[in-house]
Amino acid sequence: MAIRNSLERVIALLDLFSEQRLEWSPDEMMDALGYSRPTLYRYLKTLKEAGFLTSMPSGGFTLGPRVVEMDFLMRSSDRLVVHAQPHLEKIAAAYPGTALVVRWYGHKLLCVASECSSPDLKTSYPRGRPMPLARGAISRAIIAFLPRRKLLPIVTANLEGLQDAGLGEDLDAVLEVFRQVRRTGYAIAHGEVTPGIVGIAAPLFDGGSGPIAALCLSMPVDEAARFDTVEIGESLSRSAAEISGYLTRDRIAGSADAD
Amino acid sequence: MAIRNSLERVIALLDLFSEQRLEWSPDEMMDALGYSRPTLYRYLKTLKEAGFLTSMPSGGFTLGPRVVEMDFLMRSSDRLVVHAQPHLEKIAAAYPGTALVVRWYGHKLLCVASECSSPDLKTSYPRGRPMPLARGAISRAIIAFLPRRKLLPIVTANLEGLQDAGLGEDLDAVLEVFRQVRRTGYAIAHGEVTPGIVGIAAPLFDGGSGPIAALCLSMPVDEAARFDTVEIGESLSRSAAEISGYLTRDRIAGSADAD
DNA sequence: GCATGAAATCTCAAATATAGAGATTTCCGT
DNA sequence: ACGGAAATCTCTATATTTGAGATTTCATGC
Repeated sequence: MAIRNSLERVIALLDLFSEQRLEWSPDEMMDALGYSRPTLYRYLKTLKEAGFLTSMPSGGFTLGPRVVEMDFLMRSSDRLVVHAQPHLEKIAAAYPGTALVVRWYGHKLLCVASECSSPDLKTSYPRGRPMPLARGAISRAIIAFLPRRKLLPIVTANLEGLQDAGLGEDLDAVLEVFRQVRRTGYAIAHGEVTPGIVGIAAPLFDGGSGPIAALCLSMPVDEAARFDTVEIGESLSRSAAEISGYLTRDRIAGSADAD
Repeated sequence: MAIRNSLERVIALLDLFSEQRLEWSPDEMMDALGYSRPTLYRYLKTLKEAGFLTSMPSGGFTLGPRVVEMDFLMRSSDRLVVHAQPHLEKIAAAYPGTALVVRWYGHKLLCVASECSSPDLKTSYPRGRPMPLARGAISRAIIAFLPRRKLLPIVTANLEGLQDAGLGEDLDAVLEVFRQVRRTGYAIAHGEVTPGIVGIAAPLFDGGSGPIAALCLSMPVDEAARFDTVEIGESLSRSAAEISGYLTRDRIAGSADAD
């Protein structure tokens, strides 16, 4: 845990608020983190004033309105989300399942927009749901299109996970799979992330050196059987290319630097 | 601006990321805030590691994945959102417009869930959109049901705004409007927030001393003309009462403190 | 209305972590 | 491999943070 400066200690305080526990009383926090009472209250006061935390009538604390607002801010001005939205709707209307956009954050994959064909599939992939790095069509669609210098380190670092996913026995076999994805333009995975779910994904570019996200359709196997996956894959690729086109144009227009 | 401690300085850094500007280069931040280069980079490094910021390929910074995840966390475990969702869908299916839940954060009203009848109304009130405190049916539905000791200070503090909204000439007239809302159980506003839009709202309770949110239907005037607003208001009140019932039960089950 | 206990805040000195100038290293494109 | 910009490191003076304990505020019951 090493030595932590005051900012890190404040962040550790925010780290407490997790799926396991979203409400903490001051005394519980003191216990969990070992901060003295005045210190803790000082932190809490500032975080509360900034809106990152709110106090509940019961006396406990939870995450506050600032988080919601910041996410709104990101959502409404994320060109990726804005441009992808109509395509998500189109795809979800055409095929039974969930259409989603997943952003690549270096060491994390995160769903940033999604649209469902029917309400019963609704909860599967909402915005904010993290995705596994080493498994599934999404991850493969992104990794496969990275420039060589970035691809190799990532593949070797996650080799075990990739092998477990059944991509191949050794490094060469795995690399061949990625080459294959690069040729077809999209990736397919059968039940790698969620059993019984097929994922098909195409990479999204913004003019930089590698993909920044993936456009994905996720559908139950039995539904998928009724469709031609090649047709779906090509449809996704077309949508992805169109979105990428917008992003690239925006980027060039926005600031003059190439990458 | 007064004297600011280091935590406040870090938060000031996050404050930079607003609707006006979501991408900042380090030099721009130094300019804007007057921090020295090592200090700024120290802050950035920590915030980036925690996921609150990400660096873009262009070298600038934006809000990071942590924000999206935290919002997801709040959304998926907010009992208010979870319990209200089916009612939102029902209401949006029954009447043309947007059904929404707005939480009261003491000095802020924030939409936390919404559902639209048709996609053309889609962008009007998404999660995260702040609402005005002094205007509209939502604000009135909440304020009217506050306990006396909280109601008076809020009304007097916002008296001007309330008068501007046409609620009444003096304090007594305004208070009478609130009394009226309390009797009917819901509030109606014609174009107070957005011209041409009618809002109808009922308060939501969690067993504490005042409302914590409001359930609202927002519809274009011409659409609204085709319906009986009293019927809508009563429908909203019924839904609100049901949701409030769930919340109150949860709260009592969850922790033993009354309020 | 006042007493009671708990929760939050304040005081202040000691100690410690922070800030920043300048040197140094890393990174990236050529 | 080179050059320029971007990011990090070193190190000390200084300002800030910390926490024990006293104090105030608040909420509740009586």
